[in-house]
Amino acid sequence: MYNEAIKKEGTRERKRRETLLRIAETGVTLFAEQGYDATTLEAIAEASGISPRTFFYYFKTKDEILQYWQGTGFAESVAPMLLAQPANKPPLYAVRDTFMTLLASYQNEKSLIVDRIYNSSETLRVRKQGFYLHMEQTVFATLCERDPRPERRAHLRMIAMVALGAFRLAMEARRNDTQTRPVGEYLAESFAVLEAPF
Amino acid sequence: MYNEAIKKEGTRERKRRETLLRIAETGVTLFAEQGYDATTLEAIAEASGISPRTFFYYFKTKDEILQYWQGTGFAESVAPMLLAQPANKPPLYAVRDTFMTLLASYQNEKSLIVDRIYNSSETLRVRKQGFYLHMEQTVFATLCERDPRPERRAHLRMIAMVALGAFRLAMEARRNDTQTRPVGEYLAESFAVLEAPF
DNA sequence: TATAGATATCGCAGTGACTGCGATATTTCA
DNA sequence: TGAAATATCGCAGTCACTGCGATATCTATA
Repeated sequence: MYNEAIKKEGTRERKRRETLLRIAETGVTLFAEQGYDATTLEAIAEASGISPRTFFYYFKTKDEILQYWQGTGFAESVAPMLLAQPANKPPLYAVRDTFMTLLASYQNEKSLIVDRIYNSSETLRVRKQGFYLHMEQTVFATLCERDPRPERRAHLRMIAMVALGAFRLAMEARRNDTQTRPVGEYLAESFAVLEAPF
Repeated sequence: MYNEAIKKEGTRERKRRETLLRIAETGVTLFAEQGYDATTLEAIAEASGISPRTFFYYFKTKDEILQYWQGTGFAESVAPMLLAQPANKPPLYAVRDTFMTLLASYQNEKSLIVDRIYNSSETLRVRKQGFYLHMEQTVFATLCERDPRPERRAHLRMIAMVALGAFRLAMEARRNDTQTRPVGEYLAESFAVLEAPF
C-alpha cells in the first residue's frame, strides 16, 4: 500500500512541492515583517520568483498561506490517530491524548509566528475559527465511527465541541502567558479544568 | 437617566435609522433571492435608493448586513441580563437562563432566513463565528464581574466557552431538524447534554 | 429667521484580491 | 520523438472597499 504516495517523484512533483513551500515561507515571512494587509500578493509573488497569476495556481486565497502552516498534516492525522486509541478509553480522553501526541510532532518554529499573525487583526482571528470548525467536524465524525450508537450522537457532538474548545483555550493561554512552556502543558491544564463540575 | 437616549429624535436621526433598516432589509432579501456572492453592492445600493458610495457610510462591509440581523440588540443585552441573575445561581445556569430569555425576545422572522444565508457558503459559515467569539468574550468578562475571585478565572473562561458552544449546537440542531420547534427547546436540550459526565 | 457649522450624500479615481482566457513553455509517457 | 498533460504567464475584467473633494441638507444659535 501507499504505492501512489511513494512512487518515484518526477521533476514536476518536486518542483511543485518546492515552489509551494517557497511561497508559503516567503508569505509568512513578509506577513510577519510588514503585516498581513500591507503585504500584497504581488509582493509575495515577486519575492517567491513567480508571477502573481501563478500564485493562485498554488493557493486559492492569500490567507490559505496561513492555513497551510496551521493545518497541514494536523487535520488529516486526527482521524486515524483517534481511531487508533483504545476503544474503551472515554471519548474526551481519547481526543485529548490524540491532541497531545499530535501537538508534540506538529510544533514547529513557524507555529508561534503564524499564531501572532492570526491574532494581529479581528478578521484573521475570525478566519482562524475555520480551522477549529473543521477539526470539530472531523473529531465528531471520527467519534461517531468509534461508537456508532445513535443514542450517543448528541453526547459525542458535545464532546467534539468541548474538546476543540479546550484546544482553543490552551492556545489562548499559551499566547497570553509571559513565559514559554511546552504546548502540552497548556493543553493538559485546559482539559483538566473540565474535570471540575460546571 | 437615559436622557440622551430618549431626547427628541430629529429629522436627521430618523432618516438615518430608516435608511439603515431599508438597506438591511433590502440586502437580506436580495441575498435570499439570488445568493450572497451573486448580490453586488451596487444592486443593494440601487434597490435601497442610495449610491454605492453611501452604502459604506452605513455598513463597513457587505457582510455587516448579516451581522446586523444576527447580533443587533442581542450582544448588548447579554451583559446586563447576566448580571441581573441571582448571584448564587451557578454561572453556567445563569448564562443558560440569560440566553433563554434573550432568544425568546430576539427571535424574528428574519432569523431563519439569515441563518440559511450564513450557511450557504463555507466563508460565511466561518464569518458567523465572529459573533460567537464576541459573545464568548462578553460572557466571560461578565462572569468575571459576577465573581471576581482570581482562582475562578480559568473555570469561568471554560464555562463561557462551553455555554457559547451549547448555544451554537442548539442553533445547529434547529437547522438540521425537519420539524420546527421553539428555539428554547433546542437550547434546553443542548445544555441538558452537559449534565451527563464526560 | 438668517446663517454658520455639522452631517449626509455623491461621483470619481484608485487599490488589491481574485477569475477567465488564450498563448507559450515544460514535463511526461507511449 | 512526438502527442498529451501540466505549468506558467500576461491581460483584461469584476468586485469590495477607500480617500478625496464637491454639494446638499439639517441643526443650533444669534
